[in-house]
Amino acid sequence: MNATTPDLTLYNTLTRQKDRFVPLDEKRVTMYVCGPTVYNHAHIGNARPAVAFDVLVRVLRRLYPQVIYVRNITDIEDKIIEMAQAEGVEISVITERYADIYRADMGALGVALPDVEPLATETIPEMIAMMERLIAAGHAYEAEGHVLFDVPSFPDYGALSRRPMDEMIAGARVEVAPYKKSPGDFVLWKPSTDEQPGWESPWGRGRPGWHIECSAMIEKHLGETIDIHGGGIDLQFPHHENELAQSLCSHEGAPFARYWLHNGFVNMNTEKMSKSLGNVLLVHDLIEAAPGEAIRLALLNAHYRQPLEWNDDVLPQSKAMLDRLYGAIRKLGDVTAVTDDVVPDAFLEALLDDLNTPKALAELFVMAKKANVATDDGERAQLKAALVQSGFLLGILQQDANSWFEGEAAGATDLDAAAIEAQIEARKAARASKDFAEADRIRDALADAGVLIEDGPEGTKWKLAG
RNA sequence: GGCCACGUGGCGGAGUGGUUACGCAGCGGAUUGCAAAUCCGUGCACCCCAGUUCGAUUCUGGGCGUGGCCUCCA
Repeated sequence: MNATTPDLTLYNTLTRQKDRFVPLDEKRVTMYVCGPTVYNHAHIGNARPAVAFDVLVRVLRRLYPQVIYVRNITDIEDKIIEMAQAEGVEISVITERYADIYRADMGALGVALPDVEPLATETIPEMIAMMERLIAAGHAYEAEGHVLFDVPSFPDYGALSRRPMDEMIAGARVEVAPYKKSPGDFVLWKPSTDEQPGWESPWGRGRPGWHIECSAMIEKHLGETIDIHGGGIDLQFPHHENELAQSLCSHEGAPFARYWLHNGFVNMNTEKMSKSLGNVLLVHDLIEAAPGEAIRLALLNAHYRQPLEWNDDVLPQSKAMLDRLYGAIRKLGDVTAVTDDVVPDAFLEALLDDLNTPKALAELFVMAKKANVATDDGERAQLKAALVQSGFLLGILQQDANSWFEGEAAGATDLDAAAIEAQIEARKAARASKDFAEADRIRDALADAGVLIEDGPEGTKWKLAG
């Protein structure tokens, strides 16, 4: 990062403002994001944090020599158990199935795997150790085979979500199990029946509650204090509040996450996405209908903290945006991109300003415009590099431009590339002999087959209709 | 009920106390054999009501609407 590069600022839920990001150790930046509970397919809303924080990691890697990104997989949970029992299989059958699907779906969106992808079931000893420390420190207690966090023992509880404890209790919707000392206490460990999966512990055979796993995995892989903790806004309370309490209290008050980031929701036609409304869009289905890159761009077209409106127009629009960007790159096909770092300042500044991806995209279109009018090959080589390098930070524009136009919609036509080229040659001959009726007939026939023709100074190009 | 976000043109979506966001779609023109792509130009906006201000979409208050959390859901 040179002297003219502005600082990265991130909106920190802890402080409710944009804070300048200063890592604890600039040689080793640590980041944790809450991953999926693997018992079903991921929907487009689940994909949002994966994509948003994937961009953040790309930006961080540009700024710092080492970034360790951990995203967990929750593979022990009651809904998983129910599904396994319904199918009569071990929970690992369920969790491995959906974890594989999750990785594949996110991969289709250009989301790179995290550096570490820990499983809750592989972190049980660390969870038990943490609970023992919490009990020893007076922040947790055992009751009827459960281990519960003693919320009143931690006066700062509620600081992240800004919820005073007494107020929450007044909400009166908190489950008040008889073994709880206080209504707000939450479960760290609970007993398992013989039919339920469980692990031996000092409190009998049981299984972990939800929140403890993240605390334990962070401690195990990243240490007591991490730089960035991310997740969906819905996790702010109670999940993250509880993580914070557990980690702080088991580490003698050492700071937990220094920057808390939360992404907004995806709305469907201005209403929420829910199974009962039947408007849940699964990533698994979307990638059959549209290029993963277009889905990714749709998610990046809005700022990650804002609500994102999804409707039937969103994907076609995103695809059209990519057509324009790739179209500009394709026009630069005759020059070789320079290898210097030429990411424009305006583009980078947008991303450094709390990941303003819509602004960054606008800058990308500025580059495309310049590329479309540029005549100097030196400038064009620069712009080609700028487009691709900037696109890399967003996780787009990394494929060959012709591949985008000719290959992305594979399946939209029965013709193969050779057949298309042959038709184009035939049309070229017809045009050369001024037989425009025949030329148009060929073009229309190709169009009917889903192939669109573009004549240019360097010959005829084609693309598959979206 | 409590707490918290958001409400921008046909659609998605930035941003700002007074100046073009950007993209998609539309319209006009250039270019093209005709198209497409590209370029040039262009129409369309800031939920409602008060207040602060010389001036508010941008600040304050109220209202309405949508959404989130408070029930181990991104």
